[in-house]
Amino acid sequence: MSIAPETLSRKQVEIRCREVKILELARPMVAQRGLAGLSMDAIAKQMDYAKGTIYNHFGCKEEIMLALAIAANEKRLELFHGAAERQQQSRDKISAIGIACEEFRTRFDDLFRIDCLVRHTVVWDKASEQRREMLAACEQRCMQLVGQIGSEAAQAGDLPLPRGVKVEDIVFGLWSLTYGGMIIDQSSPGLDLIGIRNTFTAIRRNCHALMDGYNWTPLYDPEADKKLVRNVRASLKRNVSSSLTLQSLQDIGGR
Amino acid sequence: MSIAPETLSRKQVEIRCREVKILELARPMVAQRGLAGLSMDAIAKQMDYAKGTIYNHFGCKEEIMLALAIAANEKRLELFHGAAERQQQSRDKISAIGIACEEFRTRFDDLFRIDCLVRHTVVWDKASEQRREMLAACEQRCMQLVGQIGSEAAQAGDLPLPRGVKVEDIVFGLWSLTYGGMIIDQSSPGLDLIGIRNTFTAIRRNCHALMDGYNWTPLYDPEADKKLVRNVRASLKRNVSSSLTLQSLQDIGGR
DNA sequence: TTAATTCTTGACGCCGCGTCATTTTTGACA
DNA sequence: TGTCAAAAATGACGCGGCGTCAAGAATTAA
Repeated sequence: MSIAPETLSRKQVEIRCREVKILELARPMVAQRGLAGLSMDAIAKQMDYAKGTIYNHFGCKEEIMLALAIAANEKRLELFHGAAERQQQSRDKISAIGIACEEFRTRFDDLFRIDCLVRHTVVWDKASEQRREMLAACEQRCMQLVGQIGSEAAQAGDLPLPRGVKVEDIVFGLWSLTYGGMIIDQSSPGLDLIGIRNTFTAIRRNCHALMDGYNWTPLYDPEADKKLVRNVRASLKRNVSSSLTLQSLQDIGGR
Repeated sequence: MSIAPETLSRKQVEIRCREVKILELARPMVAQRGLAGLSMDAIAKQMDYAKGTIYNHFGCKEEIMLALAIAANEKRLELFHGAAERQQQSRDKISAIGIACEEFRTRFDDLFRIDCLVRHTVVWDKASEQRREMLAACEQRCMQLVGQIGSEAAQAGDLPLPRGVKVEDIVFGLWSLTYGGMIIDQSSPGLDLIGIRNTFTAIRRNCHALMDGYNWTPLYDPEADKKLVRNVRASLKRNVSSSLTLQSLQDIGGR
């Protein structure tokens, strides 16, 4: 605040780096054993700093979780953009975003978990207002992107809206289907016991059925879809890196 | 084990009651503040027993969570049966089960939360094999019921299966849509910010679109659906009680 | 009544969070 | 280079909660 953003003293650079380091250490802890697995003492010990120093950066464990979730959501948004922007038709754009979700899920298994955890009251309520707003904003941007595509589709006549149904409802459906499917896949013992082999394929096929059900044109075509999947995956692999940015750390102090 | 089930000594009855009491106390704790909110000391204090006694019943906190989740799933199954059995057509049966899900969600908000929590590795891994199997079995029975209806539909010709799609995939879709929608509703700040007012209506409408997309006949008819919703809700209110059975406690000791 | 078994108790060890008074480092200015 | 106020780092401390276990109380069987 007091210093112009371009001139960070040596100390301040060191501090910023430490922040990143903390998150790197925390990430596997949270992913593996949840909030309880994240130990401030352990982080301090591993970094060779006193615990108090860690608390200078993050006011509580929950703050760390949120910081990670924010980074995760920024990455997801990046994938969304990378997937949607190369498509012409509205339905392809939406489908591409679905594929981006898969990509996020596989590349960032741990962050996917963290993103789920963060939404529990216990975590949410303890984090600072500031960081909560940041995360909410990220999420909002994701939803806006998808919502926009839906609106375009409706306006272009690709998606006729039945009486009483809004674009948002349909988008919400696609979201539920994708997110819900992944959650179930992750947390239900014995999904393949009832005969689901490839979850992603099933989810994708169901999304198409949903869109077909609303007559979102062009209707599902297996061949075209196969091609789309290949293209989007390849393009994401080429254009979106798998490392986190962690830009969102700026200017949020600890105690 | 050693005593025939009809003759429980006075002591043993007392013990069984205590088990129920423990769960009753734990229920709001878990629902409000998750695993961390469940305090063995608090339970002991409130019941005026020593902590060790509580540990005679449940080997760890996680066991209590599972016990509650099992009870929840039994209740859900009860609602499922109550909803499906009065319907004739396969599509109505499935729709009725969706309505049962809503009913479960509203009647047992706390158990819905607990059921989600229980599926995290942290909880799952610490619980006893025995109880985990019990819960898995409950879930299995739910899925079987739904899967069966799907198979009936396919065989009766109500549901034509596209190449490469199995009944299970479609059922998985309906499940994702319903469960996922409820999870998002519960945990995403500002869903109505993007314009979703009544989540249940949206979910139900989306399920219909999904089924329409697969040509599950008879196709969606707003009037008929309205009637179905009213009927099923009324019948569930009449025939399925809102209190827990807690039968599942039988014969699982603590340490 | 007595012996064996089962149940209950609560102090104990341990861990981890978050605090804060104290000490150390930093960097602006003379 | 020396001074000093502000910023940062430290780690012992208090607290609360989990799960254990040896010792004691209650129950049952004989």
